[in-house]
Amino acid sequence: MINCRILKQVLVLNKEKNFARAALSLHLSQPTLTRNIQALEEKVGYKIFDRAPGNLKLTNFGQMLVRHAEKIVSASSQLENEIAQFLNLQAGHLNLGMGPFPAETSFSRTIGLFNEQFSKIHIKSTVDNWENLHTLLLNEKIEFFVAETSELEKNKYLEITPLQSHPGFFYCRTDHPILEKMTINLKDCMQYSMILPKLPKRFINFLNTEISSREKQKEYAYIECDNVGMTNKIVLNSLAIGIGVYDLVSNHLQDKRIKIIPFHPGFMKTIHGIVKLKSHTLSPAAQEFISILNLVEEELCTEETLYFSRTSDAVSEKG
Amino acid sequence: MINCRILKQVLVLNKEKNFARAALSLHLSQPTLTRNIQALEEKVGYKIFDRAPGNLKLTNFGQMLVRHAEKIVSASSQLENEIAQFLNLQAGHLNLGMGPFPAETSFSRTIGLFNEQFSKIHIKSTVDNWENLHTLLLNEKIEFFVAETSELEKNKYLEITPLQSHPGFFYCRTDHPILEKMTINLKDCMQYSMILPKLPKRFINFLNTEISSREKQKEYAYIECDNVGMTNKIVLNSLAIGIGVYDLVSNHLQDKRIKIIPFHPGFMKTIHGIVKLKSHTLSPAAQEFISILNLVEEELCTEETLYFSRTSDAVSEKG
DNA sequence: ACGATTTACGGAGACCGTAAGGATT
DNA sequence: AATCCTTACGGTCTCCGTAAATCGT
Repeated sequence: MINCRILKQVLVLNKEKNFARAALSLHLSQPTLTRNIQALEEKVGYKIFDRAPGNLKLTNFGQMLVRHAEKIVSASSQLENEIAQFLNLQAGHLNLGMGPFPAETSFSRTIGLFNEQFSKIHIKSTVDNWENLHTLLLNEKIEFFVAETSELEKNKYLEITPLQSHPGFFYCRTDHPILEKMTINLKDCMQYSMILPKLPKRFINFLNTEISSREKQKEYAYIECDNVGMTNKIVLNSLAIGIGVYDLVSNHLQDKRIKIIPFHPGFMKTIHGIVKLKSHTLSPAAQEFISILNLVEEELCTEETLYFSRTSDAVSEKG
Repeated sequence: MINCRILKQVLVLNKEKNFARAALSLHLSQPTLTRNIQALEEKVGYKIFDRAPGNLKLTNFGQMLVRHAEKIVSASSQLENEIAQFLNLQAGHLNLGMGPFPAETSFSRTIGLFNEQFSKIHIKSTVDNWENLHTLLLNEKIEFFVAETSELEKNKYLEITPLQSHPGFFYCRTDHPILEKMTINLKDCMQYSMILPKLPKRFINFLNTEISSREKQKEYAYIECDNVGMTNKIVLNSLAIGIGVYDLVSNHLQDKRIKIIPFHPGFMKTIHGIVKLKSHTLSPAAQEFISILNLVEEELCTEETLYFSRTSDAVSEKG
């Protein structure tokens, strides 16, 4: 197998028609170039250049060799360009998935930042619940996803990097009658329609322990909705109660159009993580995305902590 | 510049999906393959394979790399094939030139032998006088030629390899009246029409010294003809006298349809050589052709010597 | 004598194979 | 235990640069 480097040297030498200039252009010493060409000539068993002072030219054989060398060297430098692009994230695709909460909190911010920095990367984002995302991941439709991980942690094919947990809460309109009560518990909340995304078992289990089987049979309103925007609108326009985290509703909180219901059971926090296949190396784009995501997450935590420390919306626990 | 050998290794490994098998197929030890792949991954700054026992697969990056590697490796092995062909003379062109005498003596035999051995080489032969051949050579229309070299030897751009000299002679029909004379000189010959190819100066000079200026002004018949076949036919059908060497007329000599005129001045011998540009390396085909040519020349000399030693057609000297 | 190319020498790095060391099943 | 991959070590070969020699004008 002929080394690509030496072919490049042949091409440059043929263009320059002079060992010294070619060597300079190739960042080689001139004797080195001579020896390399000689070695190649010896290796292939035939003269490539006819040397005459000031009149260097290709032999018949050399012409043939140069024709091929041009192809090879060009393909090779194309590869190197693409490697550089790949590593510099100047091209490529990034398919990723996210649960509904990450989608409207950290991901929307991260995608914005990532796109500013690497505008040539085509991002395809899929918002779905953790179960469907898991399927997409196994089928390699997405490189990784961020979602509730409480039910995935035992899976041996997955590699899960936990994210900072965010406190969750119920929220409602500012003028909601439930807020008039001194203390509020789950049953109080359940007097009203609740708008919930697909819930993890740990949540369902909680409901099951808190509510007697008789009460369970009583029909209580329950709107399943994975879409945060919709949830917010419903909450604003009805007595329904939503569930969320700070960043999902921060605008409405600051507008004072909604309020956090002061009922904070310990389980109400996100257990989110970055989920990828153990066997699969992330693309540089994905790695970069994740590092931006981590910065965004940190920022979110700071904002969140700041908000809760300045308001009476204390939460039971955090982290 | 990424080494082509390692790209090949990536391709084989990707096909085999197993380091041990790939290493075997590549005639490498298995740890060496591991290290080479690792080194490449480190060099390009990114993982190429995701390794899992029994489940080796390409990363995104690896897929991109393999796409390019296939192009490069394929171009490279194409080159190596063509080099092998070139050196084995399994393809290519051979443009060569020759004077009229070599054309019908050694060259016709050599071309036959060469073509038997290297039937895929396309031969283009040009028959012309040494002057026109010289021009063709300078313009690189031919790689080399064989012809009279007495007037080219001083040329510093040429490299001339002399060939064995052949004795030249005048010849005529067996029943030609000139043969009745006891001794024959130039003037006797010049009583008849002479059929001559383009003559070198050394020949002209001889004529000039032998013939007085008065005699020169007398018009003597002189047919310029570079074509040996034509010359023979004219000699057979007239009293014209031809000039030639043994192999040109050996058939007619053996048929006893012509005879050599017993007049052998010392200068009448070929001064032929292989002529090429000093600056130009001969193609392998040309080199092979020349080595066959040399064998043929040796054979011709043997036949020639044998003939002259068995007949009364003694010649004055031999080169 | 001068410009261009080649040879000679010593050292740095690439690459190989053997042997031993994990890891996963 | 078996299979597959990786690490460690020591030796060879390639390739480099500097310095000196050779070639052709």
